Amino acid sequence: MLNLENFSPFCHLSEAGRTLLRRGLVSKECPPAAPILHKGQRISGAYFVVRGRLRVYSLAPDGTEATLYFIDPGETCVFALNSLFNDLLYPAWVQAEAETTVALISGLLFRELFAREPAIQDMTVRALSTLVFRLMAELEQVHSYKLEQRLANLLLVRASAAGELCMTQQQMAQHLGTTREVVARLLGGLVASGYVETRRGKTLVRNAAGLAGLIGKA
Amino acid sequence: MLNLENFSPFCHLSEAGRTLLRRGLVSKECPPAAPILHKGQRISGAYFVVRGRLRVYSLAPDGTEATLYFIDPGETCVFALNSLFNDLLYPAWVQAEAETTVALISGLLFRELFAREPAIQDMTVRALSTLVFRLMAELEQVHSYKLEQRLANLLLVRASAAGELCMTQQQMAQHLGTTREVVARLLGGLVASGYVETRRGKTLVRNAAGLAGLIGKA
DNA sequence: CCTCGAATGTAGCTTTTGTTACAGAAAGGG
DNA sequence: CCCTTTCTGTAACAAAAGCTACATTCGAGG
Repeated sequence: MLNLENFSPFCHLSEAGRTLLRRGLVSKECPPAAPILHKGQRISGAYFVVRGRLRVYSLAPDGTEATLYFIDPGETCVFALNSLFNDLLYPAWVQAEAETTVALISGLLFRELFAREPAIQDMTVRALSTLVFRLMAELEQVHSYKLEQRLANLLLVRASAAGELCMTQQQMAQHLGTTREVVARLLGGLVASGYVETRRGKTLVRNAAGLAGLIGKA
Repeated sequence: MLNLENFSPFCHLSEAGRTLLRRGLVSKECPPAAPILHKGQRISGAYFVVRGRLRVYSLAPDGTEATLYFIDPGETCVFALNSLFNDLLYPAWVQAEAETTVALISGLLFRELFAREPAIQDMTVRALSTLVFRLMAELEQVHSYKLEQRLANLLLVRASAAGELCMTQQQMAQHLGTTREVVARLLGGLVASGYVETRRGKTLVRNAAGLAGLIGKA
């Protein structure tokens, strides 16, 4: 049995809330690449990631994917929350990126917790808010910037402190909603400018300032 | 003094909540095209539209706009709610589309109402949820469909029951995040197919099924 | 009724992005 | 060590969307 009470919103629960939670919690182990939710699915509860990482993405009719966001440990799948409160169908796909542990709280239980626990209310609103901002930013990026700029942004934002981004070009392409060849072409340009170097399965940022400069100009 | 209590979430308030609300409510009249909020602005409270309509849009560095969504009477500006709870800066622009009355509830008051009034909690979560869905759908559209399909969708979704869409091509272009010329070209194609007719300031849908067909195919 | 401004129609050209089709290079398992 | 799989690099071509530059048309206000 996993201990959800270590996670921030749950350590401020009342005794009653804790009891409720312990009774209604289900844990689920997901191997890498396992499908978790699919579009149009009816949502049965709230999902919290305990370990690992989930990827939420949209899927075009032609099979092109685009990552919307990731859910890291301690976070919750907001779409599920969403569907829960609005009683709507799930609007995207979710897949485990790595070996992932998910805690499942039934919809009924979650609504009850929401009604009586300020910590849960707060967490819910905060999670929704954060997602709205992320989606907003993404949407703005998509129609304001060219792919090269979005790629530069991806490299800057997701690279480690050491300037390493461990993703294949295929993954980057999915993230940006484009194809591998285009990413290769653009990366080629960045390599030529001396801003990055490419390795198998990773890309090294050599000149972050240069990348940042690309984003700045219209 | 406007009467906010006629609007759905507010008619279920407790007596204490009502009193609080009456004390802290400020009303504001906005002429058409008046700027309401700008990007990066610090948010001072929650905005409810009582009359008229607000337009929320993003603005690219080069001046291209794209409408994110509208706020109709009875609805609230979720970005503002958002910024309120996360203490972030406002992420987009807002403008009055028509003569509009806005009710402003200070952040402090709103948080207090949120803490004690279930109706307000419910409304907040629901509003955020709805927005998440809209943004999701928009984002998916943007990278799954071509402009012609998105235009067809716009015509289908926003036309009146009689098949009239009263927008200039310029406005459609802004809505889709593109330019007038492109809209004119695409509309030209639709006219040639006999699906629509164009008039000054409006477009008439003549064959909704045809438009719908365009959206269906990849 | 006339004029002016706003809205629309059109054409050609450029840039960006997507597609197709391969070839070479790196990792990993047997 | 070899073979297979996955990842990467490239080039040419096609399609979509954006940009520039005008001509035209509609309608409201004088």
